[in-house]
Amino acid sequence: MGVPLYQAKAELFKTLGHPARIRILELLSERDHAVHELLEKISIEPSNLSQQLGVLRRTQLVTSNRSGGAVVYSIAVPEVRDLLLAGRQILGQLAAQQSQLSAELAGAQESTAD
Amino acid sequence: MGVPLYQAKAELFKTLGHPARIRILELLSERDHAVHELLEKISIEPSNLSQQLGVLRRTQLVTSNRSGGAVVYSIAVPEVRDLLLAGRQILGQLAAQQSQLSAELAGAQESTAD
DNA sequence: ACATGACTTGCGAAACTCTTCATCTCAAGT
DNA sequence: ACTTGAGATGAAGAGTTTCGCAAGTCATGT
Repeated sequence: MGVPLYQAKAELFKTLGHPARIRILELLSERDHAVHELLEKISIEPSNLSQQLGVLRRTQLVTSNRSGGAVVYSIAVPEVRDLLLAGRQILGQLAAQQSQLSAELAGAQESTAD
Repeated sequence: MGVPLYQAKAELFKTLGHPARIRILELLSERDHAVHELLEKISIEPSNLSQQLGVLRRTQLVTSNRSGGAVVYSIAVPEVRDLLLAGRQILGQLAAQQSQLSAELAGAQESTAD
């Protein structure tokens, strides 16, 4: 099949590795959005938004269709929601470990308090 | 709280956006590995491996402890497995859509064939 | 036909990432 | 004390990404 699996996977994650692209996917996983709607909710230049949409389109994570004057984007692969959720989970876990660590540092002599 | 959530999320995904780092996490999610064990299974230069481990360590996804001569790495956040799994899922979905597309192109006049 | 709003595309400068090389630390063996 | 194997770290060059600007397309209203 050519491309090693782990490389394809790395590329998928790299695609998600940009704040604007994350926001786009989160908004689209709620409902379809026209570009100008995304533009209202994400504060970047139109051309920048368009570039990021292009990246997501090329990796087939989203699709676009023109509806009159506007171009409407949708999530192409529903499983993206799971991925975003798993990301949120990890971030939460990481934050929890951080605060546990600082609590331990603060009350260093306490034995697994309360 | 400073850093916007979507930015933290982007950074998390960016961390996973590298083939060597993906392989490391997949190996570690099976079991702990010493650096020289990882080195046998992933073919990159030792110093490169060390750099990638450094990246994972800095984002707190893995932890290391020295065991005599060797340094052993472990997954710090078990939820990483879910994230990798979700990635695999999406890749599968994407591949399925690709092959469905080419099938449709091949038998263009067939109506949702066989 | 022309203007307008909604997007997209090409381009270049700045910022960032990857990989390798040389150097360094740490622990165990002699 | 010296050597050796196992890793980490810093720095430099190549390569890739990102962002804003200017210019371009496409459909709708006048």
